[in-house]
Amino acid sequence: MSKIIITLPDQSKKEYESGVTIGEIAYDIGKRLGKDAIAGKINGKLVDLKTEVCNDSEIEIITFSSPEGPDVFRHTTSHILAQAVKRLFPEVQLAIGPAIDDGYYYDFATSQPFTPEDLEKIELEMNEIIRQDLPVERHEICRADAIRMFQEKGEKYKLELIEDLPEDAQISYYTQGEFMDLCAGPHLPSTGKVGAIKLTSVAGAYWRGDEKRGMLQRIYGTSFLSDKELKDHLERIEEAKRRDHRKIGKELDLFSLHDEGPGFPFFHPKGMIIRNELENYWKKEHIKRGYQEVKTPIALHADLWKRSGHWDNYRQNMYFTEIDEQGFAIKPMNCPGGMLLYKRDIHSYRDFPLRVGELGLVHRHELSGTLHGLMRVRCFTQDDAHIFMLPTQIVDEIQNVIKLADEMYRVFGFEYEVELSTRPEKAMGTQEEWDLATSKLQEALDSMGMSYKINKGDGAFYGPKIDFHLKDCIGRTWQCGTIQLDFQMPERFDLTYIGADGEKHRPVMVHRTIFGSIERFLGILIEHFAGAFPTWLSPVQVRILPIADRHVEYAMKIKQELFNDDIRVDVDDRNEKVGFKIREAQAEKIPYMLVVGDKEMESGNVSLRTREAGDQGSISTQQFHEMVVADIRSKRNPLTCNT
RNA sequence: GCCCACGUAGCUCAGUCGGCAGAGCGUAUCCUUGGUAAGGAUAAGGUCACCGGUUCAAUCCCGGUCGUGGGCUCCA
Repeated sequence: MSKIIITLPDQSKKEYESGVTIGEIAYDIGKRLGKDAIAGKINGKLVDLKTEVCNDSEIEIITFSSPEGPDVFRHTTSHILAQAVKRLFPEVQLAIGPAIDDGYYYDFATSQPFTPEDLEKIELEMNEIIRQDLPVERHEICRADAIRMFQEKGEKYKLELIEDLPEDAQISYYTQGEFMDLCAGPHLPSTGKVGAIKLTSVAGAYWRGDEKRGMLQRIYGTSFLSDKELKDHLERIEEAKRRDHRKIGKELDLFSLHDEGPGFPFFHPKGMIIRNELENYWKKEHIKRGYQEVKTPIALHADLWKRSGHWDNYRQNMYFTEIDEQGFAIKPMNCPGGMLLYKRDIHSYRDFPLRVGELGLVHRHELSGTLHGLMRVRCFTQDDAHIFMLPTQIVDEIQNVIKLADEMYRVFGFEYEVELSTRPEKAMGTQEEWDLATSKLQEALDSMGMSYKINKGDGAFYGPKIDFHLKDCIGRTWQCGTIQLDFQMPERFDLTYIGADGEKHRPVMVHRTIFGSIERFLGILIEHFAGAFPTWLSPVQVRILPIADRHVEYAMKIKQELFNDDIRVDVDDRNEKVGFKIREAQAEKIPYMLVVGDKEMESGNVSLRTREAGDQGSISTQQFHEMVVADIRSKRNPLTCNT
């Protein structure tokens, strides 16, 4: 009989009989580490604690605190959820129930939807199962037996899953008490190991994500080792709610949505100030980098969209209208208009790369259920640009765009993730073209040493793309910037340039955005700063608070001085006390407040109060003036990202 | 688009197991001229999302439409 030798964390070696399970070894290791072993990895693959170890196995032990740990105990919690549902509603069929970020869900096929009261009952039953501390056991059977077993139980979704597995597959299932579930594992050793649980919501979800298949009832929940961790988690969710751009947008009077225009946001004067600042900044940065700016029309003839491929590939997202008995479409993208502009002139290779920017208003008929504040709307302004170039310029030019995006995101203090999306199922062009385009994007990223994730099949219908996902203060990510290589549009529109040889050639084209859409970017900014914008973006930068009526004239004089320097300043001359005015200015997140009364009028100073630091004492008007101008010019970020 | 929940004053929300609709904030007017996060008084404000049904009577019960929220799918 062969022996298995394992090196323990303290470098001591221990010998085991063959047939030892990873659980037995984990127990020894766990004892030494003072931690609970909940699962193990053999050769990098998560396995159950009952899996046998061979001599050449590379073993890793998963504890509650290791990165995979939460997945394991949340997966077990999802089984506890399913068990509780089965106890209360025996007729319900089980679909799937994985661990997800921060929690888990389980999909059920039911005749009646779950009510909030049902959730409460299920939660109580789950706590009962945890209290019973049922051992979780792994079993393996062959595929045929598994099919027989789940047929008997009448679990048709489970059957479908098994039938998709290869003929010779060993099928694992798990039991805890009276409950059993098809599952690859791994799981906690017993249900009592789960700490605090909470069911968060119930929602509909399609079986296997396919809208043509049935709609299932999905219960979402989360679980943590301790009540404290659960409490912290729920507090983070509360913080996200406090930062919700829809709430802050209303409170700060930035924008609104109306029943009369679902998904078509209205921008209020204060929201427009931020928009305009963003757009002006965008224009400045682009002019610096050799971009020209154009504006193309919103409605264009249907023939153009047939030619561009949007008719065939994007029609279900487009709005149409009729002008003089001719079909027109409202543009969902800016490119076809840009193509027409390009074709007006004969272009020389000497003019390349030709960078043409457009803050273009596009309309897309998004499904009603997907609309979300400013993040997902039906009309939005893309900070678009089309770059025409020689094939040899692709890598350089894409790097230029990546650098521009990096610089602009940095100004706002954003961290971001990069993704590369490849050919989708519905796509124009040949595989070779796609491979070439994709490899160019990859080359640009690789040579800059960027780390990125590959999203297979997620590209646009005309080309592969690099996406920038911005991370907000509390770690959520949103897709904003995109760089899309397009070999199709130039072909379809027969774009040409005159090369050094005097002959016509086909240019390469890139579509790109940095903000993505002004609307979404503003939404993210609101949440990122929780409404406390850096001074350069603040709708009101300075508010002057006269103490009594006799100080208003002095306040107006200071206001005029600042106003002459394009500082956004107002005077709160309402008949209220200073305390009240400060309270309101603070709620409006105005960066600077100036209190003026008898003392200030006499000395010619102002009393400064800042949004972040409160009372700052007396300062000369001149000094304050210079301070604000410098602050605005620096685009400095406030220190609000500390959650 | 699909599943679930929701829709009451400008805002945040009570409320009516079917019988004249409520608070706080905000707004207006008046008093107060006050020194760093809410001074006081008075008043105006609602077809209870919309359309239909049941009923002596509907904001409430039922059906539909629209919208919003959380998900699915999709996406900047």
